[in-house]
Amino acid sequence: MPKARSGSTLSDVAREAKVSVSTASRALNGLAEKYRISSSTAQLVRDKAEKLGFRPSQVARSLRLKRTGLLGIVVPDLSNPFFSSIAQSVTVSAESDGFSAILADSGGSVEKEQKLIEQLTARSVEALVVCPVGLKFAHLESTREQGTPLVLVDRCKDKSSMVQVTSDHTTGTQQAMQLLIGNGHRKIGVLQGIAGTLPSDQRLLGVKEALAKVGVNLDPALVEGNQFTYESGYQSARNLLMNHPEITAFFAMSTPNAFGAYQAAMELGRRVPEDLSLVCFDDVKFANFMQVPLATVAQDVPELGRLAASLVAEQIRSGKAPVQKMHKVPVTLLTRASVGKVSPS
Amino acid sequence: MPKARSGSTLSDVAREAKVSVSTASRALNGLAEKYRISSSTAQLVRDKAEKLGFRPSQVARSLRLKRTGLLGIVVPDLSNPFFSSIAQSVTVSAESDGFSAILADSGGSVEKEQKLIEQLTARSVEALVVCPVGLKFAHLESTREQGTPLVLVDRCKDKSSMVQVTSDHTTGTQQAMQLLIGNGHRKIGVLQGIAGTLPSDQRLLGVKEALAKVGVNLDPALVEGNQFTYESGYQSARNLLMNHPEITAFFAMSTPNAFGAYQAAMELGRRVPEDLSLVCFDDVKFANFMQVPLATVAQDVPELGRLAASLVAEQIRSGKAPVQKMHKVPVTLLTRASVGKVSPS
DNA sequence: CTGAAAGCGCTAACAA
DNA sequence: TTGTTAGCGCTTTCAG
Repeated sequence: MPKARSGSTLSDVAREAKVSVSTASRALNGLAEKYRISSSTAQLVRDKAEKLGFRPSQVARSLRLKRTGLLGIVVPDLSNPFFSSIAQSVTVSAESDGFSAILADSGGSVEKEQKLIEQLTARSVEALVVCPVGLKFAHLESTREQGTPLVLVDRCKDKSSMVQVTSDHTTGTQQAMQLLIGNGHRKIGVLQGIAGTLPSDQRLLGVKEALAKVGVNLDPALVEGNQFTYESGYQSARNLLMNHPEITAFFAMSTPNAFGAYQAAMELGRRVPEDLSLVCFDDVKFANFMQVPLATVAQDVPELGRLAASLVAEQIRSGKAPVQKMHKVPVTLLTRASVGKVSPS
Repeated sequence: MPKARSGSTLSDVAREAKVSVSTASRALNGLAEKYRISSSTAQLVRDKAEKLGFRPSQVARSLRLKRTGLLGIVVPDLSNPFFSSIAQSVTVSAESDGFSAILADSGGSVEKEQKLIEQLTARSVEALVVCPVGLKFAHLESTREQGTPLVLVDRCKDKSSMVQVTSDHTTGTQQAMQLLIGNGHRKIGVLQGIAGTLPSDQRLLGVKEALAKVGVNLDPALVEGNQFTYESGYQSARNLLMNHPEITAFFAMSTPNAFGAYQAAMELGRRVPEDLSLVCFDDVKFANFMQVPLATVAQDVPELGRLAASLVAEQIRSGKAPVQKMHKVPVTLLTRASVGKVSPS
């Protein structure tokens, strides 16, 4: 029995089966009956292909068909569970639609993001799912205009004709704020993510609206922070608690922000939830394991990815962008022990 | 100024510059001086390419050069921070070596893993980095034998000729055990991961060896669990604590295992670290945020990925596998509050 | 210094 | 029912 070569090509199979390459191609692509190939030859071809360990070259096929079956994903930080979870659901959905995903990590840099997108289009990805760094969108709009279906996830752009998927930040934040307000809190510090990005801005909007409903104006001095990181949360919370000891609660825009705030509170002798309540807009699953379980606005992260994947798949199939551009995925408020009634002053 | 088409091809550029495609190709690939192309024509070609927004088709180039610049990564669960962190460092390293990474999630199934690897090789990836499910390796060995450089990460196979990267499980575990033993613990429960996988088995070996050094034989009845998950940790710890109340400490093989154990301990009224000490072999960064900071054997996860990437890059470059097959990456013991002296009985 | 032509592996008219 | 052929876009001999 001849050793199965790894590099056997279609013409090898054809020669071995003593047919032309077209016949071989047809037989192997399930077009046997369409072309009324005798079942004996069809079977022969399949046998020979099997024997030679024939694997059609996707590269050649891509060149010929102008379809690569490749999807590009760009995220700012794959070590962040929020983004890796999105990457996972996009990857898995794409897989089930017959696509493979090329993954790229922009490291939070717009320049790198742009460079990666260029590389990916040069590789003829059929569509892109991008969690943008979120501050500039020109390169994204232009690649879409050049014909590559492109869906934005998470950091969207407010009034834009691009197809976008994100959580319902404003509503989720309002729910969280209502929880605080319902427990008597009015002096609420806000630990902000990256100002200027839609998630951060919409959440801030939610804060304002929720306060407005009970006749309170958000004091800008109670808003601090500029990253979704632990450090940003820690520093901001520390500053706020020292400069505004009247604060009775924090709304944190990310789990790391909240972890940082918790640490700062501990160090300043404020107990959670007795002396300080804490809610966060969530991006990871571990909030449950904090010293005090952390009340959370939970995003449906897998759904963000799934929806994005199905939107690009649809665009590839139909050749045109869907009518609905902005997709808001619902969030869920998880009431947990980190929120308490405001303590009598 | 003519609108830059997205689909312009090399021959478009050539026609526009009134040169042959070969000249155009050479000019654009920095072969101008090698072929002594007049700098004027070279510049002209570059200008026209720029004007047309020419992007060379990587597909066509791959077909011609038989080099795709593609790397395949397969992990069992991308939503697990351990694996996403590996995926990240592999992706980023590969990127800096001029490769793009196709990412695939096997969902912990050997069959899917095998199927994905076949798909990836059909796409002509130049090498594979696989975090295998860890129970069967035949398909991995055979793809490597068919000529695709392949590096295994984490779940390795003990005596195998494959190139492998994993943490130094045994040494790390011994350090953790010495911490417990040094604090007087002798009745130590072991919360096991997936038995039969190398990480799990090597850690168990480390437990045995550390105990042996102080003249204690590991009681098999104190070993329980079969997954690296929270649930496995919870159930096993619960069983062990109920059936063996003499246990004063747990060695958990993963952070989720430890979280589960912590929960079980709480429910059974055992405080950490007063009534029960807890150390874990770590795979995520959040152990710090547990109610009681968790003593941890920290793996250098990014290094696992980086090393794997550089090993495949080297194989691609040299065409042959490196001489050293098994690479053990050092780990670090982080002593934290979850370990205390054994309480007087 | 530049061009013509072959060919990577595959699919799909078009022919027979 | 099967074969012939052109060509996807690129690189690279080989021939000027």
